[in-house]
Amino acid sequence: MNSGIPGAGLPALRDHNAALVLDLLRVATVADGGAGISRQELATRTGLTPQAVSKIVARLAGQGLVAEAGRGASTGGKPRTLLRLVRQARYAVGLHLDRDELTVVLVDLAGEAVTERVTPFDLGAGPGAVLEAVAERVREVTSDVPGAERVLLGAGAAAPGPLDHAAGVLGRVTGFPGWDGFALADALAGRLGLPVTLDKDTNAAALRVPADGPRPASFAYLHVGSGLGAGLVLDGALYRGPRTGAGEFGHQTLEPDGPRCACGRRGCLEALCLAALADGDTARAARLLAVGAANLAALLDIDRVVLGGRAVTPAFRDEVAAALAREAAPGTVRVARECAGARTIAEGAAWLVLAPLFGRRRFGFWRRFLAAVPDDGF
Amino acid sequence: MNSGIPGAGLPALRDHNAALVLDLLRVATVADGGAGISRQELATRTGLTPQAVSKIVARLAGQGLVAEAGRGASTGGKPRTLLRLVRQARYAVGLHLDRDELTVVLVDLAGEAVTERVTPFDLGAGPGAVLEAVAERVREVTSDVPGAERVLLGAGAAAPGPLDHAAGVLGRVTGFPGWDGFALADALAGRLGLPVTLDKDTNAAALRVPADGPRPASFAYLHVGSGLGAGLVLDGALYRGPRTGAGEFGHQTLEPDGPRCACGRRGCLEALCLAALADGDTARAARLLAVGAANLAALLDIDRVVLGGRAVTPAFRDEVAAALAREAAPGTVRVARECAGARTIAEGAAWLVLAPLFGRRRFGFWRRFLAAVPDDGF
DNA sequence: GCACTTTGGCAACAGCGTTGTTTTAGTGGG
DNA sequence: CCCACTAAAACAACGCTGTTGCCAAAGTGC
Repeated sequence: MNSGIPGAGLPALRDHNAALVLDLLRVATVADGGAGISRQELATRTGLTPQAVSKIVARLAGQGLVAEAGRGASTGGKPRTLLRLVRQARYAVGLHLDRDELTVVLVDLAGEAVTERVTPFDLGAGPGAVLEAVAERVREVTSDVPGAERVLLGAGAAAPGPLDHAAGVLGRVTGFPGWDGFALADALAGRLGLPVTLDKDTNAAALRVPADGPRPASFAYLHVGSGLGAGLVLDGALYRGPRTGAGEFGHQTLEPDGPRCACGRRGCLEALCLAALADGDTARAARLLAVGAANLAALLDIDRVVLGGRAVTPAFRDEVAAALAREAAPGTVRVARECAGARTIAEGAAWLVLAPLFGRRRFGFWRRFLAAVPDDGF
Repeated sequence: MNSGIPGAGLPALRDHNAALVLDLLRVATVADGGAGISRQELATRTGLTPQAVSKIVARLAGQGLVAEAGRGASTGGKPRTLLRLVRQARYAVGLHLDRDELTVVLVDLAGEAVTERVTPFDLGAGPGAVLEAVAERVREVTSDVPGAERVLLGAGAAAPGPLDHAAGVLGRVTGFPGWDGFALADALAGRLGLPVTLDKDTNAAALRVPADGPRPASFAYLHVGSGLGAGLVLDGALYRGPRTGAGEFGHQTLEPDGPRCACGRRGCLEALCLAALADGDTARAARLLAVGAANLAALLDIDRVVLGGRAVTPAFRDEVAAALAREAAPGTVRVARECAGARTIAEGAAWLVLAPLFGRRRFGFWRRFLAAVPDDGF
């Protein structure tokens, strides 16, 4: 079998450019003020000709995704017509299935939450009860959407890892062994009547973290909760790895002769760090986390780290930032000022559904600037 | 500034498909026997229609890159016409500037070495002498190529890191501080009259390592020489990171309270491992390397590791493999049976030049299957 | 009020892969 | 030997993409 990169035709070309335009429109709709963006600016930003942009915008407007939104100031000639995304044109559902809490959000086309439901929850109650609870919450959240069957794109579900994103199957959720091997994506899709994408909570969060400043092309989201995990964004897209298991940040050995971890290895960062937190020794926990983060940053040349999870208070975040400044080479990495909030994961889950629309895509086209690896496999 | 993913037109579409076809032809030309590949098979492998493939092949043949090479057996109808790359149609030069040795190879369009020159070398001799030596070797290696100015695509240069791949500028080469900040790519390009791409030796090796079996989409090349570095191949392309500094595998802290390393951090894998090697304690070195590799594999979900570098003998490779089997979760990672040879880096350097021809590219098109990260930066 | 600038639509166009059809080159039964 | 059949590959027409050239619309500024 070959690399599997498919050949492309005119439809792929059209979709590619439409996605670029849609993403620029989304940013212009969401960013401060949401003034919109003109065709001219879309043209310069994409490198397409103004005429091509006009055609693309006309197509998108025909689908109801884009609308005119006033005009800009003149710069000596005809003033620019501003365009915006029609936020109500599509919606996506985001689910965060935590161990004891279920968060369900409805997100509009621009990627912002419209409705939110947070309810207590027992992941140990078994598939039947869990599916029922989720379906009920989703029904509540989507009941106000007119023409839901037409505008609801699907649902994204975030769950504790490890899990198989491609197959939509859960793995060994610590403390809840009954879910191992359960095909949650298919089960939810059947129950909700929607396409469902499943991913790790850390990956969902990485899609939505409020890093301060423009979001870098590569960064790491570090989650400190009942475990220690990471969501890796590399070159502008989530990196999941061959078995969609990437991000096992907590199970790096920091003390080769340390205590045995539940994962089988020794001196795992997760075990050491969580033990320190349990002891109330946040300084030690922060330092351990900083060492792990510095290792990751050095390996991946990452210059930004975002923290999140229940254990991460602003104070702890500051401790980690200070420790990281000591552990890493000066000026190479910094911790984002904001940390991920409670809703981040659920909103990120919805982004699993929206992302293809605004899609930087998996293969092809512009990778010419990277060195591709010769693919000698058959 | 936006993500910078450019819009695509018909030429980009054409180049994308041509690159896919060229890559399949390259594999068929190089793989055992080099029998070639038919238009039909190209069509099924790319997903393009046979007619599209015929047109693409005709274009490529017009440029002299492809030629017919016999016919296959009939399967009941007209037998398939086999096609092969014309290996002499283009060439690339690969340079490995090591501390005490210069390797120069000439590589044909199929990516295989045609000529090789290994000469003693003193990286400390300064730019003038080094450029002169390189230019002379390149002249020797390319003198037999007819119409060199037409068929020589360029030169790739591999040097010890860290360095700035994008700018083509060297960094602090341990032991040779005089090169810090030297714009080697530009200097070489001027001297050779060829486009020059500069990259770390580890990255070059990763482009060309003889991993046993089909090359996986994601793997790590670990280099053990005068330092400890890694070349990361993620999702089928080299991962270099925002500042093209990724792969600092040796500077992960394995002992938070260990000895201070030259890099400023404590208990670095590189310092510990090289010290063990210097002591002749290969078992300890192998175990440390295995711990680092297991950390990397867990974080990136990588299932294959390739070893190379002067310190890596087959025996040491086996020691690391055994240690890794103990350190990592069972069945998750293995060490390739072969380790990278002496020519690997120089050939990989030439691949820096060839890769765009067969190019999976940086952005666009098929990334829709990955979750793109919302790009809110302006 | 007129010259000038900029936006953006209209129309013709070139180039891409696709579709429908025909030609070419084999196989195999009678 | 002939003829029906099959598969590969070229030929021709086509639809759709972004591009180019041109012009109308809508402002600014002297």
